[in-house]
Order: sequence, then structure tokens, then C-alpha cells
Amino acid sequence: MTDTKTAAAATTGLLRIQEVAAQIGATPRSVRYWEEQGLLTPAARSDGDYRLYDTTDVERLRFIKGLRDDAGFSLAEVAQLLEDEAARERGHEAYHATTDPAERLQILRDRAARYEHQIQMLQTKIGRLQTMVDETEARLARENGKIAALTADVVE
Amino acid sequence: MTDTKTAAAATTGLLRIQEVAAQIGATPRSVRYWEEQGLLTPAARSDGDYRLYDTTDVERLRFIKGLRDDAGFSLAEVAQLLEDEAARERGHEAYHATTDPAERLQILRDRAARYEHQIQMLQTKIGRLQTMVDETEARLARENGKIAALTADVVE
DNA sequence: CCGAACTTTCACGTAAACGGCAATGTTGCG
DNA sequence: CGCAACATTGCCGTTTACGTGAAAGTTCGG
Repeated sequence: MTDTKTAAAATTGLLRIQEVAAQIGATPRSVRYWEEQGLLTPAARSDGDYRLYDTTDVERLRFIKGLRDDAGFSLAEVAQLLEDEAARERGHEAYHATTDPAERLQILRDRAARYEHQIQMLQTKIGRLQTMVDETEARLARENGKIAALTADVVE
Repeated sequence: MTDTKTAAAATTGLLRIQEVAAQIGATPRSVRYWEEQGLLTPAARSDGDYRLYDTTDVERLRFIKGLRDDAGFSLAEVAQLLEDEAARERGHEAYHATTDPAERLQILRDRAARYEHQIQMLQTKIGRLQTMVDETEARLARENGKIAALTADVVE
């Protein structure tokens, strides 16, 4: 049977720091540090001031972790990439509910532009890595050439 | 006219630390640190114990820099990837000149295997980055969908 | 309502990857 | 050979990205 903690999480849809940390493969300390550096703000706080995260938070955290571990960006660079996306999103949430379509469009277009920028950065990095692969493959081919020559020698 | 320093470099084919550092876009300090961490050993030393680098050293340094800056590997990981390639190469240089073809083949195959391993690592990283690109593109598509819907609303 | 487990903030500690001296030695054009 | 420019080996300082308690508060099943 699911315990109340899990049930509470199920009903509210909010997770505590350890749960999200586990989900993304990080430590609570890291998550707090990332918040300290302005990379995200938990969706809510409990009565006792516990950090509570929703699914978009988790998605964002996952992205942050990917940018750091996989792409090798520094937290400062990650901050740049994400800008204050979260702040804007929350800030615009109210906006979004009340303002006219033109405003909404602006917000959506901004977000789309940020995504495009992120894709750009990632692809630039992929390009550099691909160059390294190409160079290494060239070296490999050279070695294979030598190997072929030698084996021919040996056989002959 | 080229000065004697440059001429000396031209005749010997060996460069001093500042020159190689400039060529690869690093500082002499970094290059010394990398050496300290066992990532390479300069081809030679001058009478006065100046570090002297040859072209394979430069190639190696460039690769190290790429692995760190582009691929985001730690120096420890770079060391793993390169193993003690340099040591082996220099150690085998004599071997290479005297030993039988079978020995030579072994050396060449080892090197080829290391290259293949390096390519593997790099492609794994590329894969992870590509995944991130895909996810971001999915988000972008969602935003574009919303944008389309909204513009339709506005137009209608 | 109690205790175990979890969380909070604050503070200090640390490993990695250098930067920046200082004191001393080396190179090499003039 | 003399001197400016560069190099060498220490060694300490710095930044980044957390780790590791400490002290106190919160949650929640029993």
C-alpha cells in the first residue's frame, strides 16, 4: 500500500527535494545549489517551508543536469541558456491568463526563440565533437593502413 | 628576416612552451599542469631544461584541449582516454626500430584499439547531446503549435 | 502526540584546474 | 658579454560546484 507521503505527492503532484534529486540522478545539495545560483525556483513551499517541485521543475532540472554532465556547460553558461525562463514563466502566468492574444504570442515567440538558441548551442557542440571524431577516424585509418602494409609484408 | 630563435625551431622542429600554448589556445601554465597530471611528456628538454615540443606533442595537446573544452571531459577522464599513450609510444620507438613485424603489428593494433575507444566515447557523448536536441526540438514544436493556434485565433 | 526520517539555513571544508607571484636560471640578439 | 625576454620549480591564492556536519524545525505513521 502507498504511504501517506507518496499519496500526498500523488494528490498534489508535488515532490520533495530528495525525490526529485533521485529522479534526475543528483543530490539534494546540488539542487539547492542550482537554485542558489538562480537556475530555478521550486514551484512551491510547504507550510514548514519544504521545497516542493512539480513536473516542469523536474523537466527543467533534468535539462540542467544534461547541460552540465552531457554538454559540459558550466552553471553560469546553463544560466545563460535558460536565462530566467522560470521567473518569466511564473511572472507571465498571470499575464497569460488575462492579457490579449498579441501579448500571448509575444511570450510564446520568446520561448520558441530561446529553444532555438539552445538547439543552436547544442548543435555547435555536436559539430566540434564530430570534428574530433573525424580526426580520430583519420588517425585510425592511417594506423589501419600501416597494419595492412605490415600484414602484407608478413604474408609475402 | 627570421630571428635565430625561430630558426632554431625551424631546424630542430621543436617548439617552446609559449609557442605551443599559443598554437593550441592555452596558457603555458595549463600545459605544465597537464604534464604534471601525466597527460604528456615533452619530446625533449633543452640544455637549460626548457621543455621542447614536437608536432606530435602539439597534436596531442590539441586533442587534450578538445576533449576538455569541447567534450567537457575532466583531465582524469582525458588521462584515461589517452592512457599512457605517449609513454608507450616513446618506449616503443626503440622497439619499433628493431623488433620483428609481429611485435610491430601488436603495437599498431593497440593504438588502433585506443582510437576506436576514443571514437566510441565521443560518439556516446554526441548521442546524449542529440537526445537533448531532440527533446528541445519537441518543446519547440509544441510552442510552434501553440503559436499557430493563436495566430489562427487572431486571424479568424 | 511521539519518534524516526526528512528538510531548512548557515557555515566551513574540499577537489579540480588553473592563476600569479618569487627566486633563479637560460637564450640569444647586439 | 650583457641584458631583455623567456623558462623552471616551488608555493600560495582563487573559482567552481558541490560535500559535510551542526542546530533547529517539519512530517507523518503508529
